[in-house]
Amino acid sequence: MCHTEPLFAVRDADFYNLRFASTRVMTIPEFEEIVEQNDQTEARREHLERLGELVGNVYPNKFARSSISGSEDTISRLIAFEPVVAAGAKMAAIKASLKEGERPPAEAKDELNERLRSLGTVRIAGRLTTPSRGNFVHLTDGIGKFQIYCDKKGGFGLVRNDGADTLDPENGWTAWKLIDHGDFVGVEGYLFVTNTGEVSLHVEKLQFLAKAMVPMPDKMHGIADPEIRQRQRYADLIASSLQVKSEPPASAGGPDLTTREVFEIRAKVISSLRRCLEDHGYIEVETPMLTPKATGAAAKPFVTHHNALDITLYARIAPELYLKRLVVGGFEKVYELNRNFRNEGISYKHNPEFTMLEFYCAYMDVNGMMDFCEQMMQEAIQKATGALKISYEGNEINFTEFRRSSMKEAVIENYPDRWNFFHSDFAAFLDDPLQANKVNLYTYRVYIKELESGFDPTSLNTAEAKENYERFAETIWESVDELVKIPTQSPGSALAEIFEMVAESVLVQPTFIIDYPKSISPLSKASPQNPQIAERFELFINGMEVANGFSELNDPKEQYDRFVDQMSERERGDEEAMVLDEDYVRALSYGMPPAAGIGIGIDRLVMLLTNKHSIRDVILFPHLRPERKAAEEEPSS
RNA sequence: GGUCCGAUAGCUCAGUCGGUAGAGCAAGUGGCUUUUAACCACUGGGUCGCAGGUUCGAGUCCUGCUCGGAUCACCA
Repeated sequence: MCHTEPLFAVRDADFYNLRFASTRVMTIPEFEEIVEQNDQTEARREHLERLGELVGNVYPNKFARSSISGSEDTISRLIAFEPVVAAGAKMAAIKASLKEGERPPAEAKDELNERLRSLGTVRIAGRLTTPSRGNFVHLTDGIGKFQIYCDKKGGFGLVRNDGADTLDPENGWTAWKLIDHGDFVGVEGYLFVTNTGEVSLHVEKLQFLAKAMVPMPDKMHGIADPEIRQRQRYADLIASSLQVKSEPPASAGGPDLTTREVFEIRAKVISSLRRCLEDHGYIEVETPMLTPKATGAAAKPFVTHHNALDITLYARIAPELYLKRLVVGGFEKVYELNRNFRNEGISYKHNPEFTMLEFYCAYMDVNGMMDFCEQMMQEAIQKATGALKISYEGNEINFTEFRRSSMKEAVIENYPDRWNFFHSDFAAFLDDPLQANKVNLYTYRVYIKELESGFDPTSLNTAEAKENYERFAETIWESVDELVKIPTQSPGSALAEIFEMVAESVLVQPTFIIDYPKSISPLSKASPQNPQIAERFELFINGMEVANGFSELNDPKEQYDRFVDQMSERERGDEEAMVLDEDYVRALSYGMPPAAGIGIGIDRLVMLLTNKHSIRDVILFPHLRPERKAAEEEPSS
């Protein structure tokens, strides 16, 4: 058989059926290019060959674990199994009564061993956490470690992987020496306790289960390179299960969580939030990820194309408007816990896809929602970490009570004195920071920029100097960074901007910021007391926005007007102004009960609870630039 | 995108003034076998991120690039 064209010369365009794809020919890399070859992998390959001669199939299909612990004996279950714990504790007590270097008395050990042996034959499986050179090694299931003992003198059998599990009584030790750090084995034997008090498994039968072809990470340091930790999360997880935990210095305030522990806490937080919502009668729903309109939040979307329908679709930036359609439809309490996508910057607190919990409750207002949010988060934090006070980057964060403060109060409270020389009537300035008299927000932005680069405001100690400065600010306005010049359309967004400049970063303890300007809250209901204020809050912890909620606007005509305002902002150049969703307006016209809703950023919450500085440390596979070898060229467009 | 920092053995890291490339772990061989980061002896292992430049000579100095981290701006 002869191919006139190379077998693997698939064109990307055909492969993906994308008319705009490049026509670059795909090249298939060699196995050796993907899995680096060196002296270490060569040794492992040789071991694997020799093992193959001893056991037959080196990648057998299964290993049946025993169930002495009541169900399948995973290593974690076995460690926590009561008789194992009791034997360990007994031995520890005996050891404590001994002098340094003294061995425990044989009778006491024998009695414990007899009891352990009476538990019966144990079969466990796992990955070797150390090289097999010694006769004591630990197996890990990714969480816990259990010690096994291979007795060279006494010998042990080798199970051949021939489908019938034939026992080779001779070659246990020979095979043992061919097993490498990181390989998977299954062992059968009985439990005993060592002189040092560790309950271990005495191996009677050894079965080879799978090979690690590449060397394991450093057992003391794990993987230090954050790039490898994130790109090859599997290696990072292995490293954290193999790593020898050393005692942290007392000053460090406890050990760092392993990668595995971080994601276990994440899972606990999520399951606790789900349980709490379900206990309160909420129902989980799934709304579209691919949407014809990117709306429900202010953000730039990812754009894609559906070939069959020949339409543009957007990865959703928020499920909000779909969830409220469901409230219209009669779901009084709904939630969705899933991914949102935003085509914006990547930073320590931003990933292009992030997990958001959104939920809506009919007949509730913003105050009820804050109460419920506080209670639910306290429950989740208590379950995940065992306490309501946590230590984050050196700050103690206390979740026992969440503060509430209006945006304006937060600005006044945190306003640095040295920023304040402009304003004889500061409160009036905050009511309308765009006012033309005295100083406007643009002058103000220049001033803040100046302060950041070391400008001393005390030099402006006379009225004349201030006026000169204001003129100066106007002249240098022309030369400042484009970003500084982004026009602000309303007093409300100006206040929000000042809030972000002066207050956001200092809100370390959990604080609900309330009384948001209506103009920047196009989906919120206005306050009955003040039509300029929305019944909206955001929750800040450690200077990070963690949640955003409000009394939902349910008047279809007003919602339409707010969308129209947003669209005119968009026309003026604000790319993030919200897009009009006609069907949503139609949905509201069927009648939506009064309701409150909230979105909670799960990744950020998990960052706080795991003391991680970067969102990438709490996302299993965060987005990174694709790997590219130096020799590879840019695909032609 | 701006600024600063980093890339050396499979892993974690040293490398002084520009002068033969180092350690621990891991690996190989032999020994030991109730150890706890096991131990003892010996051995192998390097395109110093990539490409240029300066120099008699570059891991080290200079320029550009790639990748990553921190930080600032947009953003949750």
